[in-house]
Amino acid sequence: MSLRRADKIRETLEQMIVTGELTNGERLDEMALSERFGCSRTPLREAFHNLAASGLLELVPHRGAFVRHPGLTEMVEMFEVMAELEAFCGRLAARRISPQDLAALHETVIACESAVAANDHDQYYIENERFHHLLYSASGNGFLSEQARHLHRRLKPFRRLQLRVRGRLGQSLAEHRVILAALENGRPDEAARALRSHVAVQGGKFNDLMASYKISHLNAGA
Amino acid sequence: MSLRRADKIRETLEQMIVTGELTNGERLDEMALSERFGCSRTPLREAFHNLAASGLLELVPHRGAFVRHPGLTEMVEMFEVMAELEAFCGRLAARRISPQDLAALHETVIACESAVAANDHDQYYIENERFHHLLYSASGNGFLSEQARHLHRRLKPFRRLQLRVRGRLGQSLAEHRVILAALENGRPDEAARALRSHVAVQGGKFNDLMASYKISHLNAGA
DNA sequence: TCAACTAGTTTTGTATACAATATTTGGATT
DNA sequence: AATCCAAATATTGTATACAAAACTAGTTGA
Repeated sequence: MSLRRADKIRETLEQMIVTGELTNGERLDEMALSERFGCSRTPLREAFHNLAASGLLELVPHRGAFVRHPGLTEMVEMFEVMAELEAFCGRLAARRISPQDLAALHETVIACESAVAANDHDQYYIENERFHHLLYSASGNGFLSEQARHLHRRLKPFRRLQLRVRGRLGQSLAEHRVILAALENGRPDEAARALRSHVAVQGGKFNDLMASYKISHLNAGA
Repeated sequence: MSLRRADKIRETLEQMIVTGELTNGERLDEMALSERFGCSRTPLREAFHNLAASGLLELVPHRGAFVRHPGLTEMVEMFEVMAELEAFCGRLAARRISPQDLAALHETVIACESAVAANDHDQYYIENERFHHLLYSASGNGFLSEQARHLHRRLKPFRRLQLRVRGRLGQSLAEHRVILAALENGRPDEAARALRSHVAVQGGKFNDLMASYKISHLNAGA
């Protein structure tokens, strides 16, 4: 289904959740929200189901819908899985990638270079996303690609905050270059290793993540 | 939400889809089904959304809900991802597993031995599932565990048919023993490798899978 | 004074009625 | 005769009305 109205509401609510406007554990009042959105409860309930499927809400029978912010633990867990999924994408892509996709990856790296030169975080963020999406497709496994996209999307707000850390852009770009080289040379293990460490939360990145987590939860109060 | 009624319908429809009672591409008529289930369209639509989230239905706006059987290609892709997820579970579990979980795994292997001795496929199926679920939990990564469970569940019908292949039970049991040994000895790489080949579709297993796929699609006509 | 039960209120789950969009069929025009 | 357009039909999406379940609060009993 997914009608126009319900979809719009879904996106809006998703934004409100990930930006922290809706705090963790908060119950979403169907009537209040329907009044706010100027619609009935029906599309809201649809949106609730979608969000629950994405893990952003918890639906308790006869109790209501509760905002479910990932705890710090769960976030680290998600990054752990993301790292492994991307590593697997890289392993497969190193063997299966097409010349077209390789060329497209090259382009994103060049675009990333421009973004770093201009210190344009937003632009880098966009090109970074293109890089990873291309990698997923290049795995040649449609199901894997879709799963990776899903998780990538779910980790979106945190990654965005992470990229704001000083110097992270340059480091990220350098890692992209290593990954691309591994793919060009058809080295599955190398690509997997590079991607795992590119995505994984370890060392200083853990502190950055914790900081961004706190920020996202400070916003929650506002 | 997920009320009693909608949940029941969801499960029923899921069964009808995976058993092939509902053929691929078939459109589900809300009114016809609501009459059949003796309810209104509302809980049906809820069930549709749940099933779509699981990938068993495709919801096209203003067109309806269509049954989405995984093609052979997609099935192989899903097994490919499943193998990697389980391998990762094993890698983590080899380092993190608790003595309690190890003991529980031991029990399932013993139960599997009984099932093989009695040539009881259903019993083996149950214990096999326990073994894998325990492994997921033992990874110590709750998110990973949940993802693995989801995919495992989705591959359920095909795995069940696979296990019916002659001699597969004994081989599976032997592989369980190898995996368990790797976990006991704290060998992450070994556990990962053993699990990958345990789950992966390769060699003769590919033919078995193709056969079970055909069977599941022959049923579809009936 | 505390606890347990019951009545009231609130809120979710379901049914039905209504509106909007897509498909289909019939006719008209080229 | 074929194609394109339009009206009719059917089906999805939304709103509202109704039923059931859970929480709350008040009262009664020990």
